[in-house]
Amino acid sequence: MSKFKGAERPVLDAEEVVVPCCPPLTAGELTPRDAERMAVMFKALSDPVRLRLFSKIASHPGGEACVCDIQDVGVSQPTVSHHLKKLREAGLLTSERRGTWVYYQVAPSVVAAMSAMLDLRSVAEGR
Amino acid sequence: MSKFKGAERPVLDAEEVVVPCCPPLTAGELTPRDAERMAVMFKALSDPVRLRLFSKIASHPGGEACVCDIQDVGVSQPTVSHHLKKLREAGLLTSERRGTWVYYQVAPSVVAAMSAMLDLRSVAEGR
DNA sequence: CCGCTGTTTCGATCACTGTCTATATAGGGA
DNA sequence: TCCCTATATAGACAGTGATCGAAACAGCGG
Repeated sequence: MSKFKGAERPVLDAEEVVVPCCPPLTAGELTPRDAERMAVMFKALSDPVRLRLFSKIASHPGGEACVCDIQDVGVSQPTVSHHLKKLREAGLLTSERRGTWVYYQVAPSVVAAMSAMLDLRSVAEGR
Repeated sequence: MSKFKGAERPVLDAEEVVVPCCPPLTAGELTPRDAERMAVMFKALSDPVRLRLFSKIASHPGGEACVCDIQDVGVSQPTVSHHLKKLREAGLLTSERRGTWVYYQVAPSVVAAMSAMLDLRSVAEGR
């Protein structure tokens, strides 16, 4: 399936490695291309385990966490690694090895969009 | 799809049929339950065809559209129907038959959250 | 150099999902 | 009534994806 590291994406070119992107959905009809890009991002977040991993990292002080800190989500450790890889490939996380441990961070460009997206209830409901 | 395939409801009770929900992700660690709920919503939006269908409906005047108006997305008619059903099951769309035609609307409760979510760039980037 | 711990990759399995064709259902005319 | 259009369902198939145990890889300390 994959012989390469973090950089291989079928439908998308290397540069546009899925980012917070997102042309407003209600504002107009999506182009097939934009739909592809958004779908990749949503797909990365469409798994409960990945959502929990993401939220654990995002809510950690400094927006980063060691794998060892977050791997208690009810699946085996290799599976955790697998999901983290998916989130990385989708451009939602970045990772960095420091000594023995690997730290995952919420990708910088995602922070703004994401934090707004998840707090948007205040916007949506006028609270 | 079938009517019963290891139970229609995954982990959700009938009432909480996936709604705009969404506890802020960066604010704290998601509970397994919340993660399940969010995942269902994201999963519904994780397919390019569904995103295009949704955006076509959402951007139509009145937030509703006849199937006949939106079925040009490059797949067969039954496949369109299949995707619309999925969006309906996820609570993102509602449907209504009027005479020969079936009209799909963006689910009311979703409108606010969704429009904010997709316009949130203005929020996130301070524009 | 060796072993220990933390993390990723490999290979297999099994469930799920997107797509199709064929068929069924619903409503509106002639 | 019979037929035509619009939409939904059924069944089949291929591709994808979540998961696991085992094995490989990477630093660290003895």
